[in-house]
Amino acid sequence: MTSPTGPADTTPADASERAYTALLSRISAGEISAGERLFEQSLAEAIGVSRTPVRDALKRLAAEGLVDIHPHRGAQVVSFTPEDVTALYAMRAEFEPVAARLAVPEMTDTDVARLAELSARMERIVEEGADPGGLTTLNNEFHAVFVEGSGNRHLAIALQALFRPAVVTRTFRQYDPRALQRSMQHHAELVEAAAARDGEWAEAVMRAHILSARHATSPHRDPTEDATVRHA
Amino acid sequence: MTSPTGPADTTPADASERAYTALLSRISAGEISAGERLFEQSLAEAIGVSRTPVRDALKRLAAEGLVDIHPHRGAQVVSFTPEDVTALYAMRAEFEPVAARLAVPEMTDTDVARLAELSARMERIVEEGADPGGLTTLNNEFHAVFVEGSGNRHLAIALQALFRPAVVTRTFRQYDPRALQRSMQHHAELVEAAAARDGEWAEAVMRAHILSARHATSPHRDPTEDATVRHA
DNA sequence: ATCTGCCAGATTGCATGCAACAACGCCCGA
DNA sequence: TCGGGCGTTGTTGCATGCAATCTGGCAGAT
Repeated sequence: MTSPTGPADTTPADASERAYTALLSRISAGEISAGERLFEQSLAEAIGVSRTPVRDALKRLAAEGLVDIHPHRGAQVVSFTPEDVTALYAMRAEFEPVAARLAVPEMTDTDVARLAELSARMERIVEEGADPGGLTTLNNEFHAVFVEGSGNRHLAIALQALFRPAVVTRTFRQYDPRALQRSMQHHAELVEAAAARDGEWAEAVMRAHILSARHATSPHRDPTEDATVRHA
Repeated sequence: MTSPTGPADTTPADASERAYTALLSRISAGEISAGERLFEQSLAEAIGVSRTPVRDALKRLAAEGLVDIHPHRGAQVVSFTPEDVTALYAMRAEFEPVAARLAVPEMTDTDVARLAELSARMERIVEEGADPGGLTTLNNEFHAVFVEGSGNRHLAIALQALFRPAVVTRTFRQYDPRALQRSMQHHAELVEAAAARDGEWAEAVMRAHILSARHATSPHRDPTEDATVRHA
């Protein structure tokens, strides 16, 4: 979709799309902290467009559950309580494996190739110890392939809405190396399952993937100070 | 002179909200046939607002999967192929029961009461042989309670996106009396399961509900079947 | 001193004007 | 007659101006 990500900011995309991607990347990169208020005017100036496309982008993000909009009071990034995160993982653990099972048999070879590519790129980043923030984007694309590969537009829309909020949690920042490694192995196994068009296999791996991620994120929030919460 | 809709149009809602509800009701009522193109200007005049809130509403509907928007080419109501409908039911059969299981234990008494009320109202409409079109709205609200009753905002957003498109199919029009009756019985049983806070029970009933609906709608596809509800 | 009411600043929501793009039909040439 | 290129028309997308609303602070009364 997004053409060669050139270094120059020559964005052939429309202003609305630009505003959306800009906001999405800033939110997922953590530049905008949760709960922070988003002002249309300043965002418009920062992105280089008018207020209208910014408004569109904010509404779109609100529809996806990434920002909250209160009438006449503006928008702010959603703030996740720990309970929210728990519930989110519970939902993903239920739904995303099913989505994978439904999608995998319908995937094209192109989809599988894209999965393999994304998986490889993520693995390279991990090996190089580069910024985990970039992982989040790739990971989202990876999961998006499962969703869009189903060839069902409505499944895609619904599940995007379900998985996008995970962006905000900036999962990988909190991963320890072992958990990160395991996550990458899951990705690789998912590629194989997809290549084999084995829905049940993909479902099982995906479930393990989500539950493992839940375990990796929830328990330790601050390793230096935390003596109370330990692996039970 | 701007509101020919009626004397009771106490519209405290903002223009954007009004545009959204107006479009949604027109689509669900079938006034706008699938595939029909939606012009911002004419819609704005018909609703009595400017183009801006209409644009907002269209984008919102697009995010929910009810309309398609092609850049610079406008919006049109999504057209469902029979395969789309099949896929949609397959997805609902997978996801909505799980959603019910997750939601029911978290429901408040108010939620249960609302379910009971909606169920009763639907049953009354069926008994009176009134317009099944009104059923669609109530049915959507009924299912929405399960989704919103989970107390999880993200679950709600995601599943709304999944279930809203069903609006377009205008399901009940095609139900024969026996299927309609059974659907109502399912609703009643769902109310009981919710009242008992029995998630597994609700899940099972919901699955039967969806699969039964799939069977009731898919078999006879009659393109020439028109509105003209036979109530007299 | 605390609380209530009001005023001012700021921000959102809506309306409208203008430019860009796409679809359609026409004219011209082969 | 048929195909290709081009102008025209209509619609969307974006920018900006204005009014309605909300927030915060200050003055005055109790």
